[in-house]
Amino acid sequence: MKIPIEIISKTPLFSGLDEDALQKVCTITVRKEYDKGQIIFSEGDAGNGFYTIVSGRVKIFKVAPEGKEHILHIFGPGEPFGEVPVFTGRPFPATAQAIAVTSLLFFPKAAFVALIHQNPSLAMSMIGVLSMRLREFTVQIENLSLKEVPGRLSSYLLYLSDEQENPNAVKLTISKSQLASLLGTIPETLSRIFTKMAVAQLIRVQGGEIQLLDRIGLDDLAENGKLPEK
Amino acid sequence: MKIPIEIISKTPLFSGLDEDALQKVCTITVRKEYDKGQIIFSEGDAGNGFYTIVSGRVKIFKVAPEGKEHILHIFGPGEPFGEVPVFTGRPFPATAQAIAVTSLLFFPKAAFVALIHQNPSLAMSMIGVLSMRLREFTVQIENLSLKEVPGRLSSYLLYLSDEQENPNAVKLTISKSQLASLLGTIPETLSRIFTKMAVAQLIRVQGGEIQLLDRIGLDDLAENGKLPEK
DNA sequence: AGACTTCCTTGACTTAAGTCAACTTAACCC
DNA sequence: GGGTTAAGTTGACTTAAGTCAAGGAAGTCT
Repeated sequence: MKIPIEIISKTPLFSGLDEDALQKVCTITVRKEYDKGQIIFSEGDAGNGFYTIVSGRVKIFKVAPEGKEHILHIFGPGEPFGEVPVFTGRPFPATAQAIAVTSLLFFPKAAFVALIHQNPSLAMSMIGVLSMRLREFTVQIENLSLKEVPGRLSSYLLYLSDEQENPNAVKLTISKSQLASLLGTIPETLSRIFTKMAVAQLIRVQGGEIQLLDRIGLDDLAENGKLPEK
Repeated sequence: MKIPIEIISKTPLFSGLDEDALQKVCTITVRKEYDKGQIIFSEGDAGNGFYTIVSGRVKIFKVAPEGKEHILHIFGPGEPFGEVPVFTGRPFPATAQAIAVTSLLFFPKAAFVALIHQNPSLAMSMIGVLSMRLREFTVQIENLSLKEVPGRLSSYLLYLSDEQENPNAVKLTISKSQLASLLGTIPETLSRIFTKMAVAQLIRVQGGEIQLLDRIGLDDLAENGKLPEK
């Protein structure tokens, strides 16, 4: 199956490339399809290339021995993932799973590294992607160790509000169980926090729709990491 | 003050460069000296370049509003830090402080980016550094959300043991308070865990010297994240 | 050496969040 | 459209780890 150059040119990672370089990228690209629930790679696997998403959604997560999991990212169309092993020579540090029917582009390691060597602007794009992700992880670590669950949830809701460009309400794009895992907690706790925050008049929850009733209060909570006791 | 090319050639980031490229790096490098305790940059500052360490030690940390801090890294000679803002255009996500008398090399943003464009192998080195760091953060996040403090401590001790190439004992290279902060906990808790693990015959603690009495037990603890109840 | 600070440890108490279990709601599918 | 499965919620209980406070060790500086 031929890979249309249009798809590749739409992923931000390749946005700085000229026609010629894009053509070269096309020649090394492999298209892969996954069903909902299918594992793309597992922690510990050797990585012989990385992926970008054409359509669908992918979650990247770590599993504890007892089965509890922590979601590190949920990626959507245009986003690359699985690059780390390409450049470290070490196995995947986490597992990737399609959480919807998903179509991916796969870039084999050796060919891609060669491309980067020839193409400084591709190198810079990749450096930009990695740096941004490092920055996000820094925030995640801060959230986990310096904030309590209500603070993390507030941060997330405000982030979503920003993303969806709606200051008054957000729509969850993942299930509440997945959100719990993304925030480093469990569904029971998340559920209780939702009701607590609703009681405190910060939000109103209707299924996956959440109205932000008090942005100042939410900002405060996200900042201080704690629900102020009343 | 002239920057000796020998120092630059010794930092891993520049190890792949030829004489000519090294010379170019020299011309953009600025040497900076810091006293113990001095802040190098603060979270939120605009980053107009990054650093590598010639001698001394630097801690990178996040601060919670009430003053509690979480150490993300402690870097030593040869290691680069502060790169993220150079490539994301966003401010520093954390604060850097010298924890000893420290001598640094500073690389101004624009000049360094230009160098990367001209030098694919430098680009690859930088990609390698960032990828490795991403990998480490993945482990840190796993530790924080999936393991309890004893598990995190075990992981750290085993990592140190590996680093110091001594399977039976390790010497802490940072204070116990700093270690607590690095593990996402507080000194009181860390102290208690040390005694608990000593009682469980896993380790013996004498100041900063820690003997690893039961590596299998420690491995298990690091893996499962919990002290098995007796 | 003594006085200082900083680091570490220990005790008593509190609390956020996890566990286990039951029940409800919503989604899905012949 | 009822019946199965998954997702979400609520309650009672437990627990890891944080807070507050007080003492002890250890290194540092005149």
